[in-house]
Amino acid sequence: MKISLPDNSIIELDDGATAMEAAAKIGSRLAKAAVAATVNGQPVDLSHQLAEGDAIGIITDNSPEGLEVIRHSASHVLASAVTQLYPGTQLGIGPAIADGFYYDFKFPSPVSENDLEKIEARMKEIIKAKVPFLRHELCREDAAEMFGAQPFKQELLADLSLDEKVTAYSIEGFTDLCRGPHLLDTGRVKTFKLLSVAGAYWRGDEKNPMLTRIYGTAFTSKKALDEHLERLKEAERRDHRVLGKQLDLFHIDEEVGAGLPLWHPRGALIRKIIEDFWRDAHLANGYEMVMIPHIASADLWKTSGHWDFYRESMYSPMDIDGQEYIVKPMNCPGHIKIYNSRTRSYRELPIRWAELGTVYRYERSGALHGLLRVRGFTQDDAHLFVRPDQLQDEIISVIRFVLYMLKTFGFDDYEVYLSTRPEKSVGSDEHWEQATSALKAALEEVGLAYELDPGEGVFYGPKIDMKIRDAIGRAWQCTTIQVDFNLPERFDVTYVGEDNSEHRPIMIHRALLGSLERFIGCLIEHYAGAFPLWLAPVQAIVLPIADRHNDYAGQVAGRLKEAGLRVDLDDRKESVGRKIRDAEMGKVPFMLIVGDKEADAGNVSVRSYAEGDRGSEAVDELAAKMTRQVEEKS
RNA sequence: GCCGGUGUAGCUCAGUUGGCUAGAGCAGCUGAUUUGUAAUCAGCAGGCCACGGGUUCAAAUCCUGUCACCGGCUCCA
Repeated sequence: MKISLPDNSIIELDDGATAMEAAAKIGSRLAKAAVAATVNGQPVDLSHQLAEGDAIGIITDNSPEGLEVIRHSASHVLASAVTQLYPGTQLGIGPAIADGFYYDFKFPSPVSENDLEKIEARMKEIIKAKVPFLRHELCREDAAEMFGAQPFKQELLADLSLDEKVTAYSIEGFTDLCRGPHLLDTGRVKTFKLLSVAGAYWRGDEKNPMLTRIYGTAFTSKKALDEHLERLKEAERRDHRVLGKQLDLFHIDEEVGAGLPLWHPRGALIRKIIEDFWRDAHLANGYEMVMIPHIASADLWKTSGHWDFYRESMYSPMDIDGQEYIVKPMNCPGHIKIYNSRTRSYRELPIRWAELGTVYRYERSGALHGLLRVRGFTQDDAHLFVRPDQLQDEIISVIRFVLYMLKTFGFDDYEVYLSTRPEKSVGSDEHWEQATSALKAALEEVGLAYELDPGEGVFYGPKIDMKIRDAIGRAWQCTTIQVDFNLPERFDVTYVGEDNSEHRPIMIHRALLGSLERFIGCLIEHYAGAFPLWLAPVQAIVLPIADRHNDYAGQVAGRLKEAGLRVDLDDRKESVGRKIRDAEMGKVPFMLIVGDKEADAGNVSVRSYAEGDRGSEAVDELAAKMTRQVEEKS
């Protein structure tokens, strides 16, 4: 029979030949790398029997699709091991995910990370035994019977559409409801590792029972696995919670409260530098600063709708002179009140009001995480009041602005999402449609690739969310740009148009960095605590070699301070080696060593955190270089 | 909030099957050392063993409640 290949060439095979035989016919190296195949676009096992005229493609182990097959098969091996070791375990689902795979189980008794070793050992036996994956096509009744003791599988089965084929795969005595494809045999899961166990609701819904999820990963080579494990370790080394403690930037105090960070001098200094940059950039980009109080009467939140739509994130009201007040979870109503304080003309629009506004939101205890998820945080917030004809241009300029801001912090790789109308929402369909298409058009105008995130918008409007990719490739949600027709209506926000009648402006809510807490947490990890010069709380430290150099060291520090640099002097009675070590641990960008030679010549011996010993340099020259580098924010 | 885990000095960690005044390194303090590119030496001080109940002759250790933290689920700036 004749089979066509992706390059449209034709090969001749015996009738009844399998995908694997086709791969072997094409080449032995391909056959070795093959993990699955596609036939007429559909993924199939290598054992799949081809038919006359089929178009075949071979999925190899190093392609993303190939890795997915390997990981998916690994999850079956995991499930097989688990059912052998823990009889009576019920099976959830076990898919491949971005960096590995997981399988959800309902164990008869709790299983913890200590059990992973035992499970891994069993998995290795199964892999060593090279057990073939057997595919079964079942009729619905047989399937129902086969998974009689597996309520979760029954549920999956019941949800399959009637015209869908029911398939299952088995290795040894273990059979799982599964669409496939899988490897030929378990021996082809080469290197894997179980990583963690965690709770996970069945189908991600908290109304459902909690299952135990085992996470693992699999690769085609030990080297690739080791590299992945090394990446995980690198992420651990960059953990902002650990670095924040080490570098004395912030802490979260149990007696103050969970999710309420306290900024130490150095952390507060970094924050101040970012805030200054932020304010200057906003003033330069046509924004004005506003400020509002931290609590407001409950009436305000009833008018805004937060009382109804945002209740679960707001803290309980407090009684002030018999009136209810609420700590603000958002800044928008305050800004609207400023807008409404007098009549506005169409000539004034667009109005761009920005504030580093601190808000307090209830987060479930289990969601808190260092600076990345807290209960009190400062948004780099702004609200734009625009005429309908200005909407799209304003969105475009916000996008351009955020790209500039993020680039300054060393981020130039993004994931962009456009979120559309959720179920629980307010407003007319026309408004939603208008806003969504404005966002879409703006993204296209700027040329940003984006993904659609259906139903993930805010209750009052659609939004653009941006995730930044950090130095080791992780994505962080920071930026959000939201269009809002709702609040202007609720607060009866108007402007007087050219026609001398009242019109309704549209609001844009936007946070570029998201919140200072999250952004700085992310920055700490991005830079692994070694901040670039313009952000470093201590930019240079002068290290006198002996006490007799302290005077000169003080002069050097003074000169640099005059140049506007942040400089420390380490005049402790310690060895230079010790002073250098401590400065290295503190990740200070420049260590300036001064001894007799330097004092005589009027220069300093420069050691940079990034490059090590750089030899000596005149103080003024160094000051000029450093100030230039600060200005360039490089 | 839910599932699993953890909580010992400022930090990192020891602490056998419950059994003497709970240990170490680093940091801190005091003294000596005056030092040339990642830790000079010595001494001292520092602990309601997260918090509250309980079991026991005896609890850091066992049970239980609370709180916090960690890995996830959920949620999101």
